[in-house]
Amino acid sequence: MSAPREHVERCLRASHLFLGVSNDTCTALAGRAVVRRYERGEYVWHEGEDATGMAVIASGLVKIIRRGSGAIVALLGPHETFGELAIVGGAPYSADAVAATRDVELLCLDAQEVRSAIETWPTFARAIERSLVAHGRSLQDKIQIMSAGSVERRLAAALRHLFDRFGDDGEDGSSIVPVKLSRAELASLVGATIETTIRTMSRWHKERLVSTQPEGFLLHDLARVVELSGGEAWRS
Amino acid sequence: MSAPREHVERCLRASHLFLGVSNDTCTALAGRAVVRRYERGEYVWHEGEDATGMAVIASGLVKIIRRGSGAIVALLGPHETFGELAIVGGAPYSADAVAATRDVELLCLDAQEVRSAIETWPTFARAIERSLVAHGRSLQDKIQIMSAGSVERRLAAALRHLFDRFGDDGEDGSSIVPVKLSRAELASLVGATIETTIRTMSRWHKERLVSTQPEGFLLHDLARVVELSGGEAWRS
DNA sequence: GCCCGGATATGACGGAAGTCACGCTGCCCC
DNA sequence: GGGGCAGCGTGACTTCCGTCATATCCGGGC
Repeated sequence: MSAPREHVERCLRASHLFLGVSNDTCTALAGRAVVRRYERGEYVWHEGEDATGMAVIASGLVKIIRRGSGAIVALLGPHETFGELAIVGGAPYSADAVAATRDVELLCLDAQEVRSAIETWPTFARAIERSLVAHGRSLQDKIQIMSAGSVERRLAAALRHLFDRFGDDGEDGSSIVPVKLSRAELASLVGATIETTIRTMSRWHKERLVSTQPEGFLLHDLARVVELSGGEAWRS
Repeated sequence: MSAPREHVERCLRASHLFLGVSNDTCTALAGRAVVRRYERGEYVWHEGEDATGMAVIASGLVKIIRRGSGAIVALLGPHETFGELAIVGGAPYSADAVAATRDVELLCLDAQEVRSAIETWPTFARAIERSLVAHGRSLQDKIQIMSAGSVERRLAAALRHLFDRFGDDGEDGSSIVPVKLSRAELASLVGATIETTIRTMSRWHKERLVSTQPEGFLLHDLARVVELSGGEAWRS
């Protein structure tokens, strides 16, 4: 009984949302959090449903997908949150949320409890505000990718962006992006067809620029990817 | 002396931000607000500058532009706000803000005062949260437009979106979009070149679908525009 | 072993759209 | 009035990229 509780509280405290939130507030919310697990492809919720809760990602990746266009609006990882926009806005979920990896573990907070926590604890309100800002930034990143120009530039921008968020430095100067995405997912991330995405990726593979690995991508020349994405004008 | 003060307070109370904010909070912030006027094309601020304030639009339109790509991220009108993302996030402005019409009147609130107002008055904090949510929605709309497919679909989606936000019904079943945008602005709104934008618009003009007027656009057949934009899947 | 479905790849083809080039119209300003 | 100038519009050409079709590989199930 108590071990999972402690696990929940540890994950909550580690999340971006709860940075700066007072300890007892953390404990109180952790006491009401529900742990849910998903396998790759399972839906956390659907666009249009009433917003019954929000989630903190304990492990795994979650993709936010706009129904209709099928566009991946955002890709979120551990310590990040989603669903607060619908809760604070008092509207139905504005997009689907789908598990993007195996073993996705979410800490789910009830909408009403979040709302009353916002009213009750100012530090939590500040935290929700910060996470709303983070979502705004993430959406701007997506727009940045979509506005990069040709498919090649958009794809390079997407890889660059994935590296910025989740990347790690490899040993021989290469850059590791530990995010396993299918070609189809890459395609809907950049707003292109699967075929063009495949063609570009396989050309880059021949040019020894990127390689696809079981657990993600390997960028052999990050500088070149940055250059292809349209230069330095990323976030300044 | 007192007439402009009353004007400021009236505009603030009418804004989306201050819905539900208590009267004395309104009055207090109105007392510190600075009125600024801009002509079409003037910059309110530039991307990368330190966030010294946010603004409530009293009249006119403001466009938010991402430097580098030149993409119009959002187009905002009276009663809407901008800049709170940078203030709450404690980061520099993430995009340029430019007056998009003549006679733009802004009520500018100082960053530090906004931050302390958030700490002091819970109703104001709720209001800022709502406006952050509104910005998220607006960014999702932009993504929706960019993901609509061909330039024709994106352009139709953009006009449909402009009508949803600013539109008015004309007398003979036509739809008025009282937003004067140049072809270049339309182009950067949908992420296409000026030439293809012009070509599409002038084809639609020949087909009597839309016409460009001194004060905006006239959609003679909104249903057709909706259809061209990719059907009903707009916000559900 | 077999078949099957899904993901990845590649080719062919045509239409969409970017690029470059050139007029045209207003409009402001000298 | 004339000369720049910005915004519109059009044409010709080329490239990009979406569409359709097919082939391969691989893992799972029987």
